[in-house]
Amino acid sequence: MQKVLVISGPTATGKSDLARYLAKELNGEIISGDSIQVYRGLDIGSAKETEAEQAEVPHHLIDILDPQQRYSVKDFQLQSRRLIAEISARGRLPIIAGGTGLYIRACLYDYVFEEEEGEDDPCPALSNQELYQRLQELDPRALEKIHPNNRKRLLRAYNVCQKSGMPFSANDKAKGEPLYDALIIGLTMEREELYARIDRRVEAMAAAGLREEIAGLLQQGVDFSCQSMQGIGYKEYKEYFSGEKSEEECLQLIKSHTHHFVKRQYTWFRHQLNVSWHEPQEREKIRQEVETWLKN
RNA sequence: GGUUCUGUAGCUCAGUUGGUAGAGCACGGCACUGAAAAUGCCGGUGUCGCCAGUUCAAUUCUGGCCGGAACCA
Repeated sequence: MQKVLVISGPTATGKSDLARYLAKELNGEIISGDSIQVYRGLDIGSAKETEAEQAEVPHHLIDILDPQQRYSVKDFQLQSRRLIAEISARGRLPIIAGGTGLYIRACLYDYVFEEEEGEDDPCPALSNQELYQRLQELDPRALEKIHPNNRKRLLRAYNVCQKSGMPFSANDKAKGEPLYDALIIGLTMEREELYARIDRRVEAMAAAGLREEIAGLLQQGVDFSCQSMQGIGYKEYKEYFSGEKSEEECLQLIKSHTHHFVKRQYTWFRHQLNVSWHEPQEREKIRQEVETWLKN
């Protein structure tokens, strides 16, 4: 099996720095595993590495889309797998670095995404309850995994049933088998310390011109309904630009949303990925673990 | 110094006509196959300022003490 090194963990733990270091030390190339950094122009709020940092070692799947474009886990799966093959063929080590847990899992494991046409219908006329009732007939098995309040999942299941004529749960063919020999390094630290780091980073983003970055995007015709603008650090500014909130309030919300996000990331990593956890300062120990894994 | 108000969760506060308490925020946990930085779900936070009195029973009533606020001097 091809070897893939993964550097993951919650936001603001120093994944990019570690990945860059290991890429240089171990002849690697970095594949970003991040759902927001794919977008050009979303630099400050997505904590993208600087151009100089990116130039130190090959990076992939950063700045590949305009902010108006859509992107999905299926796109990532296809592109990341192709890149893994290419990088390996060059005799180099593919390193996925990022915190989008679903993307990483969909790349590494045998997730299957069928061909689909068109976008899902948001079914504005159907209430959650009605969707739930229809799914009870169409695909009761899918409902075992979907809470009745979770409109997005209900819609997704309903749309797949409509489009394909097959139950949504039939899509769930994966056996949970890994496709690669992957070592997943997770960066972690005390929660309190991480939250303090995040709060400082948000202030630093503001000082670096987050507001101006968003204003520029809006001027280019990007608006807050775009998928790219659903990211933390961007969506909160909607109410600033509509005059409903002060910038201070927006920054507070960004901090709070990032804290919540960290909790969800931990839940995913703990249960969906087999992570070897380390503190960011344990670089040499991590490097040794990676080198040992590379030899086997 | 006097008068009035006030002290309940980490914070802001609600409440108990006496049977040891609840909201929001914060915090913790969980789910997850096409928006995932998304979308949902669950959870408890506690010497009810301290000491005494009345009472079967006090966070609730009474008294004292301590802390805070406002006004008066």
